Amino acid sequence: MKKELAKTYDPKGLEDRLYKKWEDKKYFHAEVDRTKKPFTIVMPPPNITGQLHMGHALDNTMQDILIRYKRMQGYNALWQPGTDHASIATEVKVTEALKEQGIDKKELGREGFLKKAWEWREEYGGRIINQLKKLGSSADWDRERFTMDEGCSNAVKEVFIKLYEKGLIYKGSRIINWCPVCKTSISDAEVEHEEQNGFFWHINYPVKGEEGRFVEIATTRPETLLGDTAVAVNPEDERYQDLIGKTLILPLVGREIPVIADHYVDKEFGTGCVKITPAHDPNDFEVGKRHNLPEINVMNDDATINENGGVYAGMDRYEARKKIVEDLQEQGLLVKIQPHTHSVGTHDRCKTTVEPLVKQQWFVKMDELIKPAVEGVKKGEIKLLPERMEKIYFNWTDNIRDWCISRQLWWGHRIPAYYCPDCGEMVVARENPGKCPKCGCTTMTQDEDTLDTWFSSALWPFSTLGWPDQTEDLDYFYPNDVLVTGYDIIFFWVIRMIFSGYEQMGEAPFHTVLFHGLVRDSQGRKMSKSLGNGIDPLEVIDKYGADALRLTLITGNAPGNDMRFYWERVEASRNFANKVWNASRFILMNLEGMTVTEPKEEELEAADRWILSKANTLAKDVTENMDKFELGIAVQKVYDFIWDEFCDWYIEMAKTRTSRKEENPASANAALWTLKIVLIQALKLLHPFMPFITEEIFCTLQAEEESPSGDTCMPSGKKEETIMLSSWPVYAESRNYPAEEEMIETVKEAVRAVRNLRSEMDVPPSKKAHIYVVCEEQKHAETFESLVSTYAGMMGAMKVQVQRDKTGIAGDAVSAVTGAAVLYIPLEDLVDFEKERERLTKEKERLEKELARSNGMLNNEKFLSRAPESKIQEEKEKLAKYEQMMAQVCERLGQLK
RNA sequence: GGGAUCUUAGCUCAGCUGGGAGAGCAUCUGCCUUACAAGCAGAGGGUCAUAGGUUCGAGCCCUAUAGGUCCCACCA
Repeated sequence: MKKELAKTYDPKGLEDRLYKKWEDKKYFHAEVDRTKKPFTIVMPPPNITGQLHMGHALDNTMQDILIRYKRMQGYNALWQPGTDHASIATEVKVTEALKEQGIDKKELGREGFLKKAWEWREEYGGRIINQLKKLGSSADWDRERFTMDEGCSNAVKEVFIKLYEKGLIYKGSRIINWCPVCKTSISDAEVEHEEQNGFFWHINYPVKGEEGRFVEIATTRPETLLGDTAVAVNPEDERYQDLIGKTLILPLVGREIPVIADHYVDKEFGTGCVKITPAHDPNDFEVGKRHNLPEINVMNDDATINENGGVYAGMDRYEARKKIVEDLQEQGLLVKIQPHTHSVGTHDRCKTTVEPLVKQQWFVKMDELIKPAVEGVKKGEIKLLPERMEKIYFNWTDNIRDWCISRQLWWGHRIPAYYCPDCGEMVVARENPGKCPKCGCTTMTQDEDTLDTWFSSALWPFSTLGWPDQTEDLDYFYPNDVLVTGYDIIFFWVIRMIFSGYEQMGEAPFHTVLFHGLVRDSQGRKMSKSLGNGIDPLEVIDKYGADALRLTLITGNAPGNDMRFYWERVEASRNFANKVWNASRFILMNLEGMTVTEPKEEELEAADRWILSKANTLAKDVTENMDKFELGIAVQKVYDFIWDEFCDWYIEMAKTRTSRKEENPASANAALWTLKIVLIQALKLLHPFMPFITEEIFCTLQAEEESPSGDTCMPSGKKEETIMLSSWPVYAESRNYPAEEEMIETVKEAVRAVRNLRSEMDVPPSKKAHIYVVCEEQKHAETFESLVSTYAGMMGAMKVQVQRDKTGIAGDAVSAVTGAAVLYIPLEDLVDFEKERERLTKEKERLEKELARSNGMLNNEKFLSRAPESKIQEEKEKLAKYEQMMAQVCERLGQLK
């Protein structure tokens, strides 16, 4: 049974075929197995409203790489997937969809709306999952969860009740951020601050009983004047000492308000007098609390002025602002208007300017909860990578404020609090208690609000494993190992998972957080729908394949940094895939009809040992990089090895042997075996990054073997049906061949020198030459002598002659000097002596520079006395080499005169 | 206001704990050498933002400056 590979790599069809095989065979599925060590990653649950974008593609590629790597290393690797109900995002989307059908959300009512939302989820919730599959994600889809499924909902209730009973969740009337468009409260984390050009309106407030005396205040929001309940000055401010305690008449409203003294006021800023609106400003709210000021809410939920605003009632906040300014001007109370830029809070989802409002909401008390989360990171129980993320983390934890968790939305986890309509009693419980414990009334109703969507995501690392039930899964797979996510959700999600993990499970939810940056467009702009500059990962997959996309996303950028995405880079990745494909094709072609057996140690030639040694070191290096989460560096090393070492050198060296199978079967066998072994090793190292192409080739290689016994030259000694469950390469001392590495490097240098010489002297490749290799040292002469057949072809030589001196070489031969040899090509009439002189002079100049550098170091006594011995020795060897090369070059120049 | 980060070849970016400046793309030259023209071989191209400092030695460490990006922050 032979399988042929197409001439160019075409990922179409192949990817879906292989993915289906993996799924059918349940390769992604993990079950508790106490004989193996677990390795767990939870997938950041994408929103059910979501469509795969480059951020997801990067995030999931990184996770898939880690999972596949660990799985190959023999870990019981669980990648736990799922989706997020995304309360507000989904509610907005469903509402819009309904509107298009002419259905009004309010008319539909809560139950009706939720029914529609669930229908929506049924229809679209799986869309992004299918898109993630296109990427090659090896998540355990059998375990797919949803933040609003029964288990997760139980976890949410459990946590809410536990925290409530500990007094860590409370309900209170506090100032919160209100979105007048979404008509819900939002948390501090959801507010984006944005510098806006506005104005400073200076307004005179008349002092009661002192005709003609005013207090001038400055405000950026004149409409809030309607809710003023005081004016504050700094108690140290000499200018206003006599005002403290006096009463002012609030313009337009006529309310009498006191002048109070509070250190919150900055003497230097504005006029030094601040209007205090406790119901509409977070600072004023605090001041109001300190001074027992009334809170007068002047706004409705849609940010229009309410009945407390008198004649302005019914106006929108900006309309009211305009009218108030006009009215003040009319009354002569407007002193001046100054342009002023200030930061305005906007809702991250809809960009509406948020309105601080005092409302009854539910909060999580943070000061105690956050402590273990801070300690955990400080003690290194959790490592944030790159490390600088820790500063950002601590900056947030140090200034943490209570978390407003109630939302005036329908789609989400409804707050498990029940109220008695008669006596007002509140009960927090899993189910409706049915009967009021206080008055016995039987019509208890549930709180109307739902929870912040992040409340459930915070529990994701353990709720997905069955918590609050003490499941086997939980016991075995928790804590998770690594969390991979974008730095943009550190506050929303990462921090909340960490303190939730410590609080509920008593330990950190994971030991490492690997942050990545944003994928930007080719000009460095954020990819966004409104700009229309986003590149659809599915389009990239369709055109170039998932492997090319994955490689592109993982290379060419430092951990945690943003990256630019452009098509040329995808093409380069695709080209690499094609390179791998064709190298494999070549090897398969040569293996056809052959029975390859493991060669005896002495049958391995220098080139074989060299590449085996290189592949061996590669396995070690790549593993080290993987363990340090340096995925980009790891794959770059595999890339360089495959392309620069394996393809450009080893395959070329092996060609002479594989083409002479009959003449020297043992040598051919050794070469074929080495080609195959090294290819397999490289494919394995590449597999986590490029799963599809590596699987396809791997399987083809297996199928190609026809041994009836099932024996194979696979490292495992048996046929394997998939690369993804094969063993990750391990460094083996027995495959370390330093001597052969040195020999081949020597030869490579000579080949390069000859190629360079031919190119510079315009000797066409078709012109086969007689090449003399002159080595002063016996050791090198032996190397060149023994490896003639390996390198002759690459030099374009028809004959190679290795000797210890220049006997018999024509004086007009051109030459190339390397550290180990001088290579001569007698070309008589082809030689342009002027050109040769130029070339040698250039070489001489280069060597002069090297010698100057080397001598400079070695003549520096401080270098000799303070640098490490190994460094000095290294430099001495270099100097010797350059001196020798210099001598050769000078001699050649002398001959040309 | 506080903090992070960046400034390296024409472009986009690597460069791990300080020890002779790299990749991809682009450019130039020559090759259809039977795995690959999505390729092969060769070449050119950089006072590593600026100024100081530490060091035998700095792209890398320290300080300052300039410019860019981002995050956080209650100055009305």
